[in-house]
Amino acid sequence: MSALREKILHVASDLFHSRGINSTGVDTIVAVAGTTKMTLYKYFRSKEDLILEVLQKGHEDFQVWLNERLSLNSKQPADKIQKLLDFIEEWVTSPDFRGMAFIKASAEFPNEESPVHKLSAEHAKEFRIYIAGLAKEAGISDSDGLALQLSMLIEGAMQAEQMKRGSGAIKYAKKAAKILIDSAPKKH
Amino acid sequence: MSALREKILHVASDLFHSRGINSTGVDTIVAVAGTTKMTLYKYFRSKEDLILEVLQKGHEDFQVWLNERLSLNSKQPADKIQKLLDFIEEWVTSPDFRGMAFIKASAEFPNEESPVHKLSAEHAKEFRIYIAGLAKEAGISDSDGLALQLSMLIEGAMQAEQMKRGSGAIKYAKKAAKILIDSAPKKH
DNA sequence: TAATTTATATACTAAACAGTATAAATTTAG
DNA sequence: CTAAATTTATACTGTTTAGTATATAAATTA
Repeated sequence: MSALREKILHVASDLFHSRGINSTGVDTIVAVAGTTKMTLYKYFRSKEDLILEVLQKGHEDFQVWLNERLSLNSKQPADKIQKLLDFIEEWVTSPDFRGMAFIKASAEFPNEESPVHKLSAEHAKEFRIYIAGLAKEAGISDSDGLALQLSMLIEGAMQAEQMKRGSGAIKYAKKAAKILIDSAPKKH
Repeated sequence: MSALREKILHVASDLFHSRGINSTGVDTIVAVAGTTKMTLYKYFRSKEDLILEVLQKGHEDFQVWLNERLSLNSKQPADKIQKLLDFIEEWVTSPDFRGMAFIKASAEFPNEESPVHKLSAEHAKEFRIYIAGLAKEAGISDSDGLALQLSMLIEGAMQAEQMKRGSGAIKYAKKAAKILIDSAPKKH
């Protein structure tokens, strides 16, 4: 639980988002974090290890944030899927949004054998599984199918918003999501 | 119209897709293309210029291919928007599909002032405008809105397919697109 | 054949890259 | 206060990076 370790993770996350992962050297990271390479390599075996931890932490933080937000604001479990896009919008339009980490990482590490690519694919899958859980709670028959559709829409919206801030893409994503949810067959 | 120039563009496009743009050095490009750096720098002022040309050519080729495909297979203009996803599927499931170039490029060049990022954003915009044209021909009232929704869905599907080949995501994207198109209000 | 363009081979610069060695300084614990 | 652990400063290795200089070889054109 070193404060310096947290600082390095935070600074690395910032720089990876603003400059790209491969364009950010460890020298830059330690300079901005106000430490040295020796310390960085005491906490992380390699730059790749640092990348993996940054991705993992970002993913967990996002999932926890989203889950808390949904749990606190939904009276009934079936409401969650309807409110999902509201919180995605909140996240995407917040000033410190800079894109979906696993999308960017998989673009920079296209090789499917790369550990970074593998972890990114895992996070994308976990995100879909999470949405499928919400769809199932709402009684949707093909919950996996709807989850896949919503995740494509959400990732596309994030892509649009990352490419041009304030594009308003998320507004239309919300409308589309509502149509898809409402027209999805339910059980019974 | 040098054959060597074309070769360099083609090889660079391949390597950018399979290894990433920033991870591909000009030394690798010339080695694979079977030429030398002197020749590369005779045709392209810098690596950035080469990247921009690769992106531009890929974008034009895709747009031309899609437009031809749609024009040849649609009896009426209103059919095009319905068949759009069929040809996107054909493209995405073809063996040499390796992701949407402008999505990957914008991830590697996140700085909005970067020429590569700017060109990527332009291509994304042109793609949306093209779809909006199809929607307008089909008599959709909010053609821009539907185009934005479909482009988000398509880019999300490509993202899913790029991350894991054969994911079948495009099948569900097609279903979602049909629902969105059919439920979009038309003029008159 | 002679002149001109085009491509090659090779070697180079200067910077950035990931990662390491060594030793001094600082902080923490007993 | 002393001993141990942590952090820092600095300098280094060896590789890769984009881009250039020079001179030779090959192909094209006149």
